[in-house]
Amino acid sequence: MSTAEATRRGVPDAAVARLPGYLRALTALAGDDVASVSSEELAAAAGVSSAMLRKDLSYLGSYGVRGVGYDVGRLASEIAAALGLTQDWPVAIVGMGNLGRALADYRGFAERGFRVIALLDHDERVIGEEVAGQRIRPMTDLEALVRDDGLAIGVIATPPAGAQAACDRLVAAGVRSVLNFAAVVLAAPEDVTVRKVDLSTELQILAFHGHRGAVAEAVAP
Amino acid sequence: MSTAEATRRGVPDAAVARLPGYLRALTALAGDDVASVSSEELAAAAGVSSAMLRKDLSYLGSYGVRGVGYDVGRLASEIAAALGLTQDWPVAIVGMGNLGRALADYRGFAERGFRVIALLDHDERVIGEEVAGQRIRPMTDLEALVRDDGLAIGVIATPPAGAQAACDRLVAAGVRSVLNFAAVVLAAPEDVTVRKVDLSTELQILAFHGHRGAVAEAVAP
DNA sequence: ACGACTTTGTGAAGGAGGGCACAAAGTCGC
DNA sequence: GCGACTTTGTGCCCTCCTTCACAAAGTCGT
Repeated sequence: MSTAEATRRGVPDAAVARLPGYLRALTALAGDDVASVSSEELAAAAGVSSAMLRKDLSYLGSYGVRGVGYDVGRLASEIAAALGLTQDWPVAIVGMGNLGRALADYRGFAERGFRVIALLDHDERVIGEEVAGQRIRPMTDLEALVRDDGLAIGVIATPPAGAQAACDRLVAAGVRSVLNFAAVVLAAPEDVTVRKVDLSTELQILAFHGHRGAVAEAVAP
Repeated sequence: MSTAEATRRGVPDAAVARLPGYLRALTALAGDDVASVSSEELAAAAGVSSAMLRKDLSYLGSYGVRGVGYDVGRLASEIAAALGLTQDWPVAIVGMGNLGRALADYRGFAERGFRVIALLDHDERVIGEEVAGQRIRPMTDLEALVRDDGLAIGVIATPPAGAQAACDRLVAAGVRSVLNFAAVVLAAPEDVTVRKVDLSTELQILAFHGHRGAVAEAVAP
């Protein structure tokens, strides 16, 4: 089964979401000069069960050797290929407030071929300012960035009120992958993938569990 | 059904994860002086189906009126209560690098009763420095923070290599809710809730979808 | 007071995903 | 070369969600 075939047939979303974790564990192993790894070991490193790991990997193809395990380098390549990490992914950050500037400074982007090629804001007062070695540019540059630089991923770091407008601009310019840090639900066409990262939501979920633990304790100690 | 009862019986995790979204939509409605809302409208605002919304709310109790809808204020209170947001949640941020400082500056915390009561780092060279109006404190303050200030939630913003140690310290001090921004899988006792926020993982998932779209297009245009 | 209408709450069906367990497939010692 | 051993890949089951569809329950106009 070729990578293209495997990619075309549906890999379950839940499995896709775990692949980056496997890739990271494999990269760490490769750094320690480990050549081969069993599903049991890799699963432990990635924090999942070995059965789940094997099933997830089976969606990509059959890259293990029975009785031995997986070749670390090979498997890392295959996962990277399945995720589409063989190419560079130009990224633009929209919204240069506190969060946007922190993201621009963040070195985690470069790690896997994600290159921040532009910092954008619609406020004329910050356009031209320099952040993390780049000039802040106006939103009107978007079309050119998609056309000339292959911009593919937009990161929304605007205040909630401006997020939908920012998303609309990105989509209109042809961006089809959006990472939304604003605390709002974004509407977008079906062929656009929108993912949300929300600190406040995460904290509230933690509060539920903390709260729940306390209640359960009080009721049945 | 009382709130305590509803909370004790399991609310599915998937439903809990959506409650903050409902709460935010309700807060927005309340801000526009909307008094009542139907499941259809609220579901649209929160980006889910109305059937799912009604089922999720039914786990908390029966707070709607048939033929009319939900009272915005009442429902917001009930959800906040279910999430445990009637109390304050003291938060400590561990790791005062780029990310930790950005988080310390971030105003999203205060929004829902989450108070950043301490900024911690194990590096003596930054201890004492002032960030966002607070002095950076040593990790050894943890026990006192839990005992005296009710510290309940730890946010890990250390480099990957230090994240497990930071988590262990938090757990040892009695913190049972951890939000992990480091790109590693944390091991923790079962009664500790750990959630992970990882920019790099999110980007890789977006890359998969962008990549996949392109492959599908090339194969079957 | 009553009937038409609206909207909730929920049983039941359908689907996706995780875990178990084992046959298949390969390695390694002798 | 062969048998014992290890580890993968996967069929099957089971659980948890999501969606559907509708009876129950309430409102509102007359």
